[in-house]
Amino acid sequence: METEFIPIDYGSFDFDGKNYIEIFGKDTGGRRICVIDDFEPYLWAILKDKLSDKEVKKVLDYVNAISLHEKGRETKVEKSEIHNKKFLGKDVKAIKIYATNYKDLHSIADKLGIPGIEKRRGYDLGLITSYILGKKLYPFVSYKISGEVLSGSPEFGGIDSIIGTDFVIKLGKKEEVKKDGKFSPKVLAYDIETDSLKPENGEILMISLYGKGFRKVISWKGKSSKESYVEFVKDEKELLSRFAEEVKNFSPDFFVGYNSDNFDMPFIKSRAKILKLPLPMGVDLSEPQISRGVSGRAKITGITHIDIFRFIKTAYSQYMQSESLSLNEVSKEFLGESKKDFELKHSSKIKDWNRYFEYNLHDSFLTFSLFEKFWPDLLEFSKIIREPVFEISRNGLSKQIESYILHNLDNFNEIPEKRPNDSEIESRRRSATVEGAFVYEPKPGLYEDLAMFDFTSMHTSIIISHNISKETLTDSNKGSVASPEIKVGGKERVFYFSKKGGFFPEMLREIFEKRKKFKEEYKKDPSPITKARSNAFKVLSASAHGYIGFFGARYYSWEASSTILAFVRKYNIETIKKIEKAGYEVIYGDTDSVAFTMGKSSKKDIKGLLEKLNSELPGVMHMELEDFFKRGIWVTTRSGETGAKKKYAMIDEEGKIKIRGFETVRRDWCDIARKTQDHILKLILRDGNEEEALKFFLQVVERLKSREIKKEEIIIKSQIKKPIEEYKSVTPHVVAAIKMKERKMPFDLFTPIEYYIAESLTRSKLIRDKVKLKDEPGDYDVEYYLKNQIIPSAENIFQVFGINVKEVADGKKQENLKKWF
DNA sequence: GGATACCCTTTACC
DNA sequence: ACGGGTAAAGGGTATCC
Repeated sequence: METEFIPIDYGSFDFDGKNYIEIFGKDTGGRRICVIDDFEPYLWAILKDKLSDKEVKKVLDYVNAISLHEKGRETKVEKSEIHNKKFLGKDVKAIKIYATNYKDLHSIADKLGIPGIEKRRGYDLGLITSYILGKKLYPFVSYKISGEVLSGSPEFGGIDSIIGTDFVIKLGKKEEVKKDGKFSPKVLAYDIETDSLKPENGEILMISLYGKGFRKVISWKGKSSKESYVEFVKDEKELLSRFAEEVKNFSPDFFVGYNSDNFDMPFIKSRAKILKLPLPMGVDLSEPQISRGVSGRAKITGITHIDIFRFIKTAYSQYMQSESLSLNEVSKEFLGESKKDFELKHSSKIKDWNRYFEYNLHDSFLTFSLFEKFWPDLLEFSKIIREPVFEISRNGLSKQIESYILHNLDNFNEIPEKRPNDSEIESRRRSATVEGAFVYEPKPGLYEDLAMFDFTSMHTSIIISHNISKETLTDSNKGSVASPEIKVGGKERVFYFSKKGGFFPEMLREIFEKRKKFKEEYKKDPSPITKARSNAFKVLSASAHGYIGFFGARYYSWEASSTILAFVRKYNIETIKKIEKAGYEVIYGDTDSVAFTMGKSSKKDIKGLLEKLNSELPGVMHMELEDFFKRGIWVTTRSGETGAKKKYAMIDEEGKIKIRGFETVRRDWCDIARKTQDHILKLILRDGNEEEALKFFLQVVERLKSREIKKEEIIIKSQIKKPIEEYKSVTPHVVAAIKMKERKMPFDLFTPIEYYIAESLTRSKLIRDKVKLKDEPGDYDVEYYLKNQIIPSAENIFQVFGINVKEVADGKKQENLKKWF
């Protein structure tokens, strides 16, 4: 049989002691196909320098004779080849050693500790990554494939009769089809509603499913309701088996949940186990697998299970406006749509089941829509990084860039570096921390007519321009770039990086160039796909420095990371000096930016200055004009002695306000303090009118004193970030969390803790003794909100104008007030 | 018993 | 383990006299 085939998901199985890969995908007719391919696992033995031919022969003879009998498997070295390769940029001779079974690569590597062999590499890549690397059968690339259709065949123990795809094909030949194959995935989203957050304490009440032309809620509750999309079953057990059947019948390419790796799928699995119900959801009738780890991963063979929450979290949360990553907030931001209004209660207290069903279905609809929204991004990431979407949707940024590197090493003839082992990770973590960026101490005040410059992709452009990486680090000061001086154990040191070679900076340059190219392409032809492509390269490019300094990275380097940061400090400080030398007053700078007052200069002058500064930068380094600003305000710290860093507000010429670090943007301050400060900043920046701002502030103080502030505006929100018992200090938010637990409220790590400080009869001075939960009745403590919320939010701003709001709010110094009214 | 330095904790910036 | 150093700030706690 011959057909066109697009790989989507990858799995593996063992037969007769050998590994086989099953690739699930589709042909042009939309038929689901499972392609089975064999796999030749291998590793590298890098030979010691300058071995004689005789010595090499001796090593080869030793290697070829290796055979193992382990875990009921027999494995041996199937064949070996000598190659001229590179390792960390140096020329090496290496033996490519093929083994019978991937799982034995480690054991074979253990046997290679002999004198002629310098290093062992390539045995820790992951089975699927290793397969894709070796056979170059990439996800979402179109292939013309031919092979034998297995139908009732005894091959692989009759596997085709178990696998429920339209065809099972044993791969013969494959050939890439050069075209941008259109592929629209079949998607099914799901969501469960339960009586508890823990499967041992509560049942699943309903499960909703949403796909194109398909919507369904399966439930065993509220049977009197009549909704056409609701299917009633007799109990939870039947609910689960109907759910598994419906998913199988729909046969989605992607089965999508929101936080489903850590909630829905483990919950479903646990309940099925408690009810002793098998859940053969995989195309091979296997059960969903949940891998252990800090964050579990739920996998179903042949159906790619995606937890879209995880992808949004890693790839997008840094660019998001919303204050939490809840389905509601994320949907509002990306879809412009909210969850249905419904107050979640224990099932015994539910009256309107119809609304609950509707709510549940809508959550699946939102999850479905979020997948559609991010599908171009998942697709582009997968095509660029060359890893399956299952991985792409869950991996952190460091893992993504590492995967990109691994799949591109062949272009440099490089042997992959190994993953650090536990002791290596431990020692990296113990090693001195890398000194970070420089922050300029601002001079507090209100300033007019400012300009701000910033470096584009500063860390990345430094790596490329100075050729900094693990493999370019050298002892020689000839033909190399010296780092600025770096403090190591109290002494100043300089590191050298060779000017030539270095696959990492070179690879990064390609990413950097492609980022530019695809950004242009997007501007010319804006579409979700061009946007996603441009964004994928942006994310990869921006993650490079974080990767080098990440202790789990294969290409980690303390020296490289320190050098990059030292250059970051150097260039920022130099820029500040140059701008001052040109006659401008620098107000602020953080890492890669500098803000300064324009004085009497024109915009043209400023752009001229920028051009001059750029002409003096090396390589691909570049600065751009962030914007011109009409006004900007910087304040002192609370102690009042120095200018506060990372805290400022500016207004541009269109009246758009940029607020950084102020309480306004901090989620752990109550709304009334945040809104009051926000408005004060607006009045001051827009019109430069601090009198109006003060009037407004006093109005809020009055409203507060006469208890006119609404309850929701005084709620303080905070998160619990570790198990309650581990807290050494008992803060208000910890007390609130304990209260929630006592009341058996749904509560987990990262659930927002919402409380307020109430008037109380206790004589305690501790704030935690006045904590009440959001729904507890009570009056707010006027003094607390005045002294600890409203006044602090305004104090340092008015101080810039010589106004002491503490005294004003207390009603003291009336005579001074007359000056303002 | 009160002042204060210090520690713990959360969140933001880049 | 999945980015991490720099920074602000509140609130509790230890320590001093």
